[in-house]
Amino acid sequence: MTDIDTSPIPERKRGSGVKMVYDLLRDEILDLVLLPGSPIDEVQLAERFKMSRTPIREALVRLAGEGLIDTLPNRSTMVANIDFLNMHTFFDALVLMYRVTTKLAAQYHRPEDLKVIRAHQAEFAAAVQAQDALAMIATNAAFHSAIAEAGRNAYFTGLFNRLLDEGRRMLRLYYQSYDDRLPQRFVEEHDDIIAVIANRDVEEADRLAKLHAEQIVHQIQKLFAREDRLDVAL
Amino acid sequence: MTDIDTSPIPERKRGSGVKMVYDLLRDEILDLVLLPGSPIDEVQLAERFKMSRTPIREALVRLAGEGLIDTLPNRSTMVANIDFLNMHTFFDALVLMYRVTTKLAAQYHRPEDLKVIRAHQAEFAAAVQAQDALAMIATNAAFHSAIAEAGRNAYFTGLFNRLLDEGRRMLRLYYQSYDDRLPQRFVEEHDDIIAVIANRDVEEADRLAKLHAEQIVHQIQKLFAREDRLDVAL
DNA sequence: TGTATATTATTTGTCGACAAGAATTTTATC
DNA sequence: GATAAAATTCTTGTCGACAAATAATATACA
Repeated sequence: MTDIDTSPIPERKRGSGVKMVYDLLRDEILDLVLLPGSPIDEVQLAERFKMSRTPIREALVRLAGEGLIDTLPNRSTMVANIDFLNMHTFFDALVLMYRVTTKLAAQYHRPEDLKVIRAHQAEFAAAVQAQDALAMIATNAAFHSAIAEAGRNAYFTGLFNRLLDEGRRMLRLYYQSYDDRLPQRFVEEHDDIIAVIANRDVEEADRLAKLHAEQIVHQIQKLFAREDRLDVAL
Repeated sequence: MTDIDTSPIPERKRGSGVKMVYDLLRDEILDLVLLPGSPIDEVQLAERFKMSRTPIREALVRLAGEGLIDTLPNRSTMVANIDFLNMHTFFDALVLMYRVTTKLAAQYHRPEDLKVIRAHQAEFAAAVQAQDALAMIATNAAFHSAIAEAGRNAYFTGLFNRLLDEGRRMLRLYYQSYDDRLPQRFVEEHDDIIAVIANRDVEEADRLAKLHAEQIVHQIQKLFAREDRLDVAL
């Protein structure tokens, strides 16, 4: 017998479904393709990915575990809102994690870590050069995440990556309307940080990381202050 | 027609199933009723709780998200092992979280927080008095968790609670064979910490928390050292 | 016309069944 | 008797269907 239709659908492998949905939804949430507060429909997703609701639900449970979506029992589930009221707790945590991960990187990094870090820094510099705000956000996060990895503390990298994700979401929210650009200064600060890590200067790593983090926090706060004024005007 | 069997099973409410399984498995893992590395059978759990595998699986996905169980795709799932090799990363994170949460508690606590904290301290003191090692572990964790709550930073409390859970698991592992007792000294240190929090003395809170944390870490390390010697003897 | 109740529709949580992978056992071959 | 291949058992991942909970709509009544 002759097979006419050899299954035009990609024919996913068993178990790959959840990961695919998880990764894609995660990206769409962090890239603000799915805006905070927007509803998530299981059935719709099931149709879109051509699979049953079961793997979709598993992906959603995972995302809920990371705080990226909120689930009201027996009711709707939606993209997690950004908590502007407790923003300062976010900043506190971010600054501390910048400091501790950079310190640990200075202590525990291996030669190959520096290569990865420098590569991310090159991408960040390129993004700044090109004045591509969205790329800046992404590459900056990747740069600091790589530093944290070099510190080799899974507890810290876990929290830090979560904070970087949340920060990415917040920044995108504002860079969508304002095509402001992060200053060249950040590129230089990154270079300095790489240098002290390479020198294994833990004290100086802490100091620079603190300065850099506060610099970034300040930048974000300025952004929000401007937006606040706009909100009042509306 | 006469109904003979009027459903003797509690008749759970819709949606309560997953939470029940999640909570119970979580407790059993943290209390070492389920030992690290022991396999988890979905079908068995489904029979035990008299429900289908679907809600069981959801609970397992959540536990996996918190790192309490490990899942090999298409293969078995088991209680997460304790990572003795990277123990120092655990201690680093624990000490830092002790410090930062205590500091924030000194800054941001409200009067009612102190009541809760003092209540937990009373329970801890009672456990020490009764030389109930297991109770000490639990009440000590609750005490510090309450302090962290008073600091009102969800990012920190999230990581800290996770660390406390992991610590509870490690300690139980050893207090099962050794009925050693944490010294009375910890009770006094707790009292001192409560005092500086009440005084809103942030600097001193940091200092005491650091000392206390290092004290506890030292205690745990002593325990492990003793056990290590035993392992060699086997 | 506005409010309360009943009806319908939508969506979520749970179930039993089935199929794909992996582990285990059995059979075949040297 | 040891190794390789085949068959079987077992466990997991996925599916379609159904029922409970909620939301939306229609109806009744003042």
